[in-house]
Amino acid sequence: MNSEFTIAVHSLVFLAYKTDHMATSDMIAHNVNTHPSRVRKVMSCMRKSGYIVTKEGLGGGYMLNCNPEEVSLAEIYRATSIGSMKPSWCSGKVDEACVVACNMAEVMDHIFCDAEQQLLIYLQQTKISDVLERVRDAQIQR
Amino acid sequence: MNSEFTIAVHSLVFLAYKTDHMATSDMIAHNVNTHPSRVRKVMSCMRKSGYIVTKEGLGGGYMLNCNPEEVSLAEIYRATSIGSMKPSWCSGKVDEACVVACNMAEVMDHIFCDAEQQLLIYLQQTKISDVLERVRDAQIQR
DNA sequence: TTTAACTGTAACAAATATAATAACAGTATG
DNA sequence: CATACTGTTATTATATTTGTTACAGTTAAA
Repeated sequence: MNSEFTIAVHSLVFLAYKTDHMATSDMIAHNVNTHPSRVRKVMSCMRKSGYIVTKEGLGGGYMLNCNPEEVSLAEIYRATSIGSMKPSWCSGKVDEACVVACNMAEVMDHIFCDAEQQLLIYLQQTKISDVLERVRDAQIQR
Repeated sequence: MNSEFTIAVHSLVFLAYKTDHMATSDMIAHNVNTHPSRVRKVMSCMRKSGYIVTKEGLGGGYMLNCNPEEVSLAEIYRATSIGSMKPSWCSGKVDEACVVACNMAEVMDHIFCDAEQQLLIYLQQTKISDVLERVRDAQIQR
């Protein structure tokens, strides 16, 4: 799975965790442990989907624009990683005489698409707030 | 998802399709459209799981050793790709003071493991014989 | 008993994908 | 108008995936 999904989830959970629900790309990048530029790219995608709003210029940054209890990981997956389940490599060759060789890619493609739909159903169950809760639970277990 | 899974499924479907249920790595590689060496590596794994038997030497090759109606894609996934759902990259840092930063990796890890279990449940439904059937159906649609 | 056709495996090279970094235009604030 | 931000693209570095070669071991048949 695409790691932009991980960055998006982490960033939204971080914003949900902060009392003011705000942070700059530098702050998020430090928390996520990646480069601010990468955070900005992912957050740009989150903004386009409406989960956050951004404020440019001095004193700007990112602010949560959704209820963490209403946004599920499925929606974040759709925004960041849809289609990433299917491997880029595919087997067979369409112009082969063999039935298996020339139809396998299509059949596998269908299997991967269905699998991704199943994944979305599973991810639907977990909301941003649930992730934050689990993070807090994990802390207590230390 | 790992493409060894695709190669394994394609190879088993190809063996199931052949009337004698036998083929060499060269034949399979040509059908799958990859290198014989790669096929041998994946088939070696299939042999260890018991889905095929191999015969070395002249006139040797691979032979199906299971009922295609009983082996599901879940079993093949388990043999070839278990754990590949989780991205190798992970966010946060365990030694950070922030609760989110230091627990996020663990929480995401858990989410990916559960997601993989869900995937296995879905793959369980599809048997080698079903894939072959779909391949034949796809051919008819041409 | 030698040769040819096969698998098993490891090592290496090439191609591709991913992640980090740099650069800079645009924007808002004081 | 200087400063601190985002948005975006381009480039470089790193990791992963795939292809290829090589060769030892195995078996069957000439």
